[in-house]
Amino acid sequence: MDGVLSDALLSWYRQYGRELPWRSDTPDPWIVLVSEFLLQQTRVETIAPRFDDIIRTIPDPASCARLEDSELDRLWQGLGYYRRARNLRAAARQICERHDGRVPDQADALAALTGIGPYTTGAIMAIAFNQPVPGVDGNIARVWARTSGTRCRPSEAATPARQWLANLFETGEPRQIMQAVMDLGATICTPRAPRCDACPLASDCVARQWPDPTETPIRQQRKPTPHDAIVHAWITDGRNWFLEYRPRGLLGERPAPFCLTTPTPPDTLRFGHGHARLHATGPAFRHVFTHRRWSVTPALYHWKGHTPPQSGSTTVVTIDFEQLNDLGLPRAFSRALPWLLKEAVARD
DNA sequence: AAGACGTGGAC
DNA sequence: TGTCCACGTCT
Repeated sequence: MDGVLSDALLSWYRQYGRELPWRSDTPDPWIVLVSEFLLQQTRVETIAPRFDDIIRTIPDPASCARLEDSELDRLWQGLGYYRRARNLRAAARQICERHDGRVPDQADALAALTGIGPYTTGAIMAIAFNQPVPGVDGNIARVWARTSGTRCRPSEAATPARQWLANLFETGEPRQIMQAVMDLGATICTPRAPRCDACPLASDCVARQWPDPTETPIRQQRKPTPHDAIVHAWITDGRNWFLEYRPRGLLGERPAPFCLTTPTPPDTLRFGHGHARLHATGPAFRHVFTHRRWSVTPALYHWKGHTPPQSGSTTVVTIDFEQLNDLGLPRAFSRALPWLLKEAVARD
């Protein structure tokens, strides 16, 4: 019964499937693993142009395991969900320690690695090892919910979609089927404007008969996001930048400018043995996260003190003046850099 | 176990 | 302009 579905899907995939830098008929499991970490919550178009550079830097688990924080941050710069980068390095280290540096080909061993959950376990098993372990992401859940005509929330689709995918795997090659369903969800069965006319499964699709196939999956209502008016205080003495090591949390576990919870920059910041004087205020910008929004006023401060600033609550990091660009700062911070560096150099 | 966690492009 | 994508994993 699913054989017909599978034939239609695979013949569509042979013609319209995407050619992507991490895809191959004989894939390197490490490359598949890296691609799946990168693609968690992130669009193909964001990752594709960066992928070759990333693999050149971390061609195998051992090279990834060796990366220092700053190298890892540069590798992942601008890609978001920075926790994934730390997860990837942790997984690489576990692969070196537990599996002799080779990506394990067992689902339970994969699932035990940091950053690998049910979806990524299935994706790696199917794509890297051509094994029938079903992992369901948003694309697959949507294709199942619509073809089966089930009105439900995405979370309710996971289990039946997993069974559906498992049945599909029995009719052919898991790698081809997995990639085909993913591509169908990404390019045809899209969240808001599905191209049902071009869909190989249209004749077997229940939602296709509805007035509005996008009624499923049911979109979950988002709560209103908090709005913070803050100042990013960039402090320099002309030779160094003084950043704070941002604790775990939003854009955490990395150096960052001091974030002040005031809408406008104070003239003076006091730290223990000295103070920083406001030199210039930059163009304000807005940065939208998934769950909150910042209105940011960047500000340049000059440090007046014989020793670097000391802060009781956070660790102060001293960065060579020229090294700010090499820190791999997230977009929410790096957006101010063009203004900041122009202003800081003009200061002398 | 509900909420935290980035980004940029589509609409 | 603002909303949505975005279940993926961890805590």
